[in-house]
Amino acid sequence: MSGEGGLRARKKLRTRRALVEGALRLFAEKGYEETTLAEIAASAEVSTRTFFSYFAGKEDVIFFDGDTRLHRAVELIGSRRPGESVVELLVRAIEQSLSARPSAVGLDPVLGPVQVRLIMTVPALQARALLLLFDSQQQLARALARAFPGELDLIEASAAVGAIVGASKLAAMTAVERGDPPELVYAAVRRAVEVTVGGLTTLDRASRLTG
Amino acid sequence: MSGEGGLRARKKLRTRRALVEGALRLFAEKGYEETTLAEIAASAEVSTRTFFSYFAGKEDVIFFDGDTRLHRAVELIGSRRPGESVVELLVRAIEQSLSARPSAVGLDPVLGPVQVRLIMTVPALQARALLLLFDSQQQLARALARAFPGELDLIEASAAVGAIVGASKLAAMTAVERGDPPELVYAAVRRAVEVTVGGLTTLDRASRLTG
DNA sequence: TTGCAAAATTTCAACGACTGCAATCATGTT
DNA sequence: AACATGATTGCAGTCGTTGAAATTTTGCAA
Repeated sequence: MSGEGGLRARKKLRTRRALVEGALRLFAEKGYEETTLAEIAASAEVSTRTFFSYFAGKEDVIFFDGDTRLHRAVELIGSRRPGESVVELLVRAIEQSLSARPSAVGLDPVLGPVQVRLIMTVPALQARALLLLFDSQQQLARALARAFPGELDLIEASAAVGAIVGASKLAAMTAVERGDPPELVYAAVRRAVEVTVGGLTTLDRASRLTG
Repeated sequence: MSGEGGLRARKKLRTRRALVEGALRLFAEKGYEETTLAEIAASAEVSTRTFFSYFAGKEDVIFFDGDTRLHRAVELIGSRRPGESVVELLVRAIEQSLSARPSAVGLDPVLGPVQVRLIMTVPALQARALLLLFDSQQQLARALARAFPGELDLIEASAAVGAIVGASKLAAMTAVERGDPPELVYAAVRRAVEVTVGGLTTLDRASRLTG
């Protein structure tokens, strides 16, 4: 057992990274559907069969860093500060998720945007991402209810998490699809959080003042 | 040209229904993954190849009644009543969606619950459903922004739709997974709408009054 | 009624994702 | 140096999906 985990483990890690990087590169070059599993395996110099001992399927290569963000968010919710309110805690969680930039350690930084573009572009990946996000929300709701025992039931916690995440998600996607630069995307999320925290009625008041 | 649309069209409709019903029955009996496309096609007495001239893929049979609900919701948003507020309009849309029971005309009523159970159970179908819902939300947000020209920008409309749908979705799923009967599921959605409309701060106030 | 053009169905071949299994190879240990 | 264990591989096979060509069915007109 030398280094961290022995030669065996280190080799596995290297192969794994090679698979991810090779896949991302190929996807960027030729497109997701057009890239074959055999090509990905070849790019990492393993057999097609071996690919499946690293990932459950083609889609999974993209989500190699899947639950990193989630775990931190759940932990944050779990470590509620004394006297902290539901809103304060949720807002803190959202802010943390937004500021978490580095997706994976030791991965070519050029490949980060590729991953994002693929997830937003390829329907199969989009669907998978939404599923992962949904499961995350369920865990967050449970964590939130646990953080406010006797004050917040599971339904209310679900409503709170679903509202703030749902609003952020749709607002962000709208901004992105519109071609907004990153700053405006963040601004959109902040506005979404504002609306969710203050309630949809604030939109009505705004329209009355304007009209 | 007898009946509605001629013999040709009527036959196509019958085959389509046969495919949907046969598929749902088989899925209920043997499970989704375990059911083969060949079996589905055979149950409707067509060749496997022909299946694909009715549906784009195996998943699509389940979502045969896909955009019915959506279209009505978009129309409802589009026909804003004079003086109606954002909240009133959105709440009306949610209520309409909840009360829309009959999923498909002329389909064996036993198969409705089967469809729901499959969508909630099979990951691939769950993911697909979330994708469809996401696209729906984008359309709803556009419709909402259009209904309040000059008062509501696209980002705010997205935030509003995302919040109310996201809260309803997660609250409903939480209730369902907990085993709540339909009435309690509706109650959960109503509570979610309430929280979203009033704002998440109402949860803080509640906790302060209680604690 | 017959005949023809368009539309629908079928057959066939092929590709890619994925899985089980048995054989082989590498690694870490005694 | 030999062994046990785990990783990798090749192979055969299933299933979803697609393209193309051949065949059948239907709608319509003469």
